[in-house]
Amino acid sequence: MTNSTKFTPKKAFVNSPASNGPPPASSPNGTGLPSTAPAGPLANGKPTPATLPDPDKYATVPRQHEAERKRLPIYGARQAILDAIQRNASVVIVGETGSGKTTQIPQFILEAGLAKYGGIAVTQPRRVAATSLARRVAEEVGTPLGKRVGYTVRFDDKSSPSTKLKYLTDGMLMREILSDPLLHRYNYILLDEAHERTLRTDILFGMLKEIQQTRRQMCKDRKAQWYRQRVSDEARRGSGPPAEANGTDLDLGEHAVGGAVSTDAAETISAGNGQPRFVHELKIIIMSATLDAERFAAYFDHAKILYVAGRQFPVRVYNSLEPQTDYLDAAFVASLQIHTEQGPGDILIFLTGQEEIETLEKLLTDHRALLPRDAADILICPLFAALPPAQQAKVFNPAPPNTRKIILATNIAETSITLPGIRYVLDTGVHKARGYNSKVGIESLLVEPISKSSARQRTGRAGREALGFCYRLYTEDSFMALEEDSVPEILRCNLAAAVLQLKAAGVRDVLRFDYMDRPPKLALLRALEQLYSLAALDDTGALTKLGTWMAEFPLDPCYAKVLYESRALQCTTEIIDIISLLSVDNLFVAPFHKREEANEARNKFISPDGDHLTYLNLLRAYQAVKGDIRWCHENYVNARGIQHALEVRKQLRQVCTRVGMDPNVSCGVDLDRVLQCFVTGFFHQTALLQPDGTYKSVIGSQFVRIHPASTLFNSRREAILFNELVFTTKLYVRGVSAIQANWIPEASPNYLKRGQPKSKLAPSSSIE
DNA sequence: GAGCACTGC
Repeated sequence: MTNSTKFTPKKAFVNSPASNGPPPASSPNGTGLPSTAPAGPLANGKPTPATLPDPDKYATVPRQHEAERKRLPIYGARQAILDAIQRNASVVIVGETGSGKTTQIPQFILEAGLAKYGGIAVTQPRRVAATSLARRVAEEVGTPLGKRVGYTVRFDDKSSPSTKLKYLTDGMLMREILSDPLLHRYNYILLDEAHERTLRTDILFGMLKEIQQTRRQMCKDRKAQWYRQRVSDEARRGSGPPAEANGTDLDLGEHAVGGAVSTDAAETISAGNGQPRFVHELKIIIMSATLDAERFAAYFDHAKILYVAGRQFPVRVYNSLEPQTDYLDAAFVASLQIHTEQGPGDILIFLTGQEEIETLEKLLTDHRALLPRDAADILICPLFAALPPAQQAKVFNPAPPNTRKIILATNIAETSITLPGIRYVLDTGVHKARGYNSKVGIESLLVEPISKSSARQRTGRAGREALGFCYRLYTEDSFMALEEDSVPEILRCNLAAAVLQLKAAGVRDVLRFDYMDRPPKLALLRALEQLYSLAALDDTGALTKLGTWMAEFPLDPCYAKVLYESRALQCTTEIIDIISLLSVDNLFVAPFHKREEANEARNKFISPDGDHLTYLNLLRAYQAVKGDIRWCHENYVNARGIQHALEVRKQLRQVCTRVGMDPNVSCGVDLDRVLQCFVTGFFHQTALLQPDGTYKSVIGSQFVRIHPASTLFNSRREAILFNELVFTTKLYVRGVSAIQANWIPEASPNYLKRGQPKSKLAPSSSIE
């Protein structure tokens, strides 16, 4: 791919024109973005000197970090933000990293006493963000974590009845909607990182918009009801209509009922239990890091938009002068050029995956010896999700003296992990992206160009601590040709799980649901069809009892169906164990230089019947040594992964017990039943061996290959089932087990005989 | 012969 002559650094870069060069002074983010954001910490509507209820009277110890808080760019905009929030049902706040919007805005609301009728929820796409933000804010507020400020993420709940401000994952808020459909416990919901457009934030957009409308209507109805009651009371007493609401005007405005009702809340006439209950409007605050706020604002009924300056240093952007035919080679040359010619500061290189990272790691390691004797040394740090945690942690260690760190990372460094000390970013302009073709039901994982907003996000990674430099390994024309934003996840994934969630939350017509970006009709129909074939929906499209049962579990519908059938097949213990392990991406670790040993270790657990029973063997072996970490190390088992699987297992067992299903029913050594059980959820993901030794999928008649990481790679069995069908370099099936061909029609007679589901599929056993 | 990143009562 390269040779040592290319070590001579070529001048690949030039300071590009103003649009990409050093940003104008008015650009608050330093990334050279168009300066649509007005100058100053915040500008949009002047601050109004409204009198506010007394500040945080609940603090139990003196507030911490007060001086720090006041230095945050957002602090000066406090009053204007509060003003906008009070006057608008929905507000969009655009603020770059470092503006403090996520930690401060909820505190402003708390301190101002605005969350009168319920709590404040702040959603995050990632667990670590939710927990660390809550920890930080609890410290600033000066109360123990889990009291006034807390968090809720899967497996970990640090909240209590006294929690007023709660950070939670977006998935967790979705689950809360299932038990509290109008989210009455919240007065304010802040959706953070909205620009990431994860599947869950997008679904939440629609759900929250509906909840907001419903609550607003309820509020109006309650007020009207209250007024009518007053009128009839007064009439009975023989006096005129209530003085504060003469004529037909039913809007009670600021007139309080018992001193507690304002424009955005109304007391219920009767709350059944005699306790006064308040219906209050839901305030929605969308927080985004990109300047594309108009779309969010338009979606949320012309929400007010506020811009907040970030605390980001300027970053000089350089584009490649000519297109690079080999971005990996270009990254190699450019990184050495920076190392030999530029001042101190670590280099972050964005690549697409493990293989590229390991290739470049080897190239750089080989050339390290050729560095001039007087030059600084380099330390190469790979960073990707599948990397064992101990090695991942190395990127946070400061480099030894006179050494420059070169971090080779995937997308993980774009949003999930923030690295200190980066002054130089090398952007290849590509990433690996998941896709889904709903026509043929095939997932894909392919290298694609990134979007402009992604490129800006990568650029920003160079300016967190000082003036930075970003080298884009593509021309300025190529940059201009990139899509403005990445395709939202909802447009490129299987929607079965999301549709099941929507149905469970009471959305009857998922085709007409108010999506910010509406998925193609075909994708929604395919999801409905899949749920119907699993008997989660009846032939009117309504949720069946089984469907309701399935939605209780934090599982994809196929797995929930398998779990359900395990009762009839008496193998619930085994199914829970296997499903838990399947939720771990990299159960076996394979360090770069120890592939052979790792494979050998895995062979100890292999079941001839495939991956599912191999996983079961692994768990049994792990339990036999009582979860010894050393054992994990010796056997190349991802200890953290298996720990996670055990938490999933515990949770699944709890939910099972809650819904009246015994998790301890085991099939003993009759493991055929386990695989039969899997077929009940995966009959549409099966393939039959062909005379020429290839496999052809039962649905769609696609030629598929068994993935090399599967234990059944290179083996020939009559029929197989698979959990995933992914196109990468070839069309691969992953998570594969051998089955008997006659199990397939048995598992779903109606579906497969007719090719398309036409009649209602009854669950194979009943639910009480 | 190969694995972007997240998440869930």
